[in-house]
Amino acid sequence: MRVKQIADALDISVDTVRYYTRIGLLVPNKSHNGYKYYRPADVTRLRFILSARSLGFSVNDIKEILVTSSQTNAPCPTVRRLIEKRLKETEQRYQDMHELRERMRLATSEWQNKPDQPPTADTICHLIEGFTALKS
Amino acid sequence: MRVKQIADALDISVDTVRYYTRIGLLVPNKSHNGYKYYRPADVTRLRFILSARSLGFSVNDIKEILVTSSQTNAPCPTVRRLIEKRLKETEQRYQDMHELRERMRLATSEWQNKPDQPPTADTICHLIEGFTALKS
DNA sequence: ATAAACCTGTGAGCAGCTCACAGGTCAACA
DNA sequence: TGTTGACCTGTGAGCTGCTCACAGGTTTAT
Repeated sequence: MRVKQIADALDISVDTVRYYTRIGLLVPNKSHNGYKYYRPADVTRLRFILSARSLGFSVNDIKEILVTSSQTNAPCPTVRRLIEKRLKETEQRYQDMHELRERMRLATSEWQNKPDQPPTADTICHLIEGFTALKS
Repeated sequence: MRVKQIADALDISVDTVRYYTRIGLLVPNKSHNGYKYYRPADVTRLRFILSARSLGFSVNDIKEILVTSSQTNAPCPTVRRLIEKRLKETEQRYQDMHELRERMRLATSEWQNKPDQPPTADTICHLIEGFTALKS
């Protein structure tokens, strides 16, 4: 299969396939004309990559898992260790996003009662600076 | 003030100040030796930038707000328009993060009862592939 | 033969910083 | 005056995970 075929088969863009290939997650054959040819094993591998991505693993995690899996026997300990780490990060970012969302909501709600004002010598936008001053 | 002084004053890294300077959000004076010197107005400006960042504005948004503020009178309409857009994006990302977190939690919980297994011909990690197969 | 449609790989670009690095500045001391 | 050393500087590159632009190759229809 050439890049477009494998991309269509798994419903992703050719650029994504090329990216994974470029960083070494996929290793297709090269033909005489320079085109890259993907075999069934590469489809399995790509499917695995997509599954792992959807579980929050980074491409470097995936690279590590693939290496482990090809060297030793079971990549599972690595997988368990990595997802624990990524889950913690995700919880943190989720929390951060929550706080950001609250701040943004509060700001827009407060700004509804405030008029537009031109900037002054020490204020660029009284909405933004006023809101921050209020909260800190 | 030189870069380290303004960075320390606002409790951010010199690299961040330099980054904002590089992209044109800050425009310090240049002295004979090539060093950049920041004036009080730059401190106001940087404080504004940090406030806006903490409300979810992108650096490009901020650039737009600063330009508007220096040309016309009130940047407020721009600010109101932009935060609405960013808030929508934030809600979406928050939602995505929520779903990712749920998936990750579910996976780790399910994996507790499953043993490690070596890879097979068409499976790289039965934990990951098994979980995805289950959910799709 | 040739024109158009489609496909290819490579290089660069995006956000928002962060890091590495070679060299400049300046106070303290010999 | 010289010099060591701490600290500071700007610039260029690197990070993640793609996405886009582009010049050129391939294939198909006429």
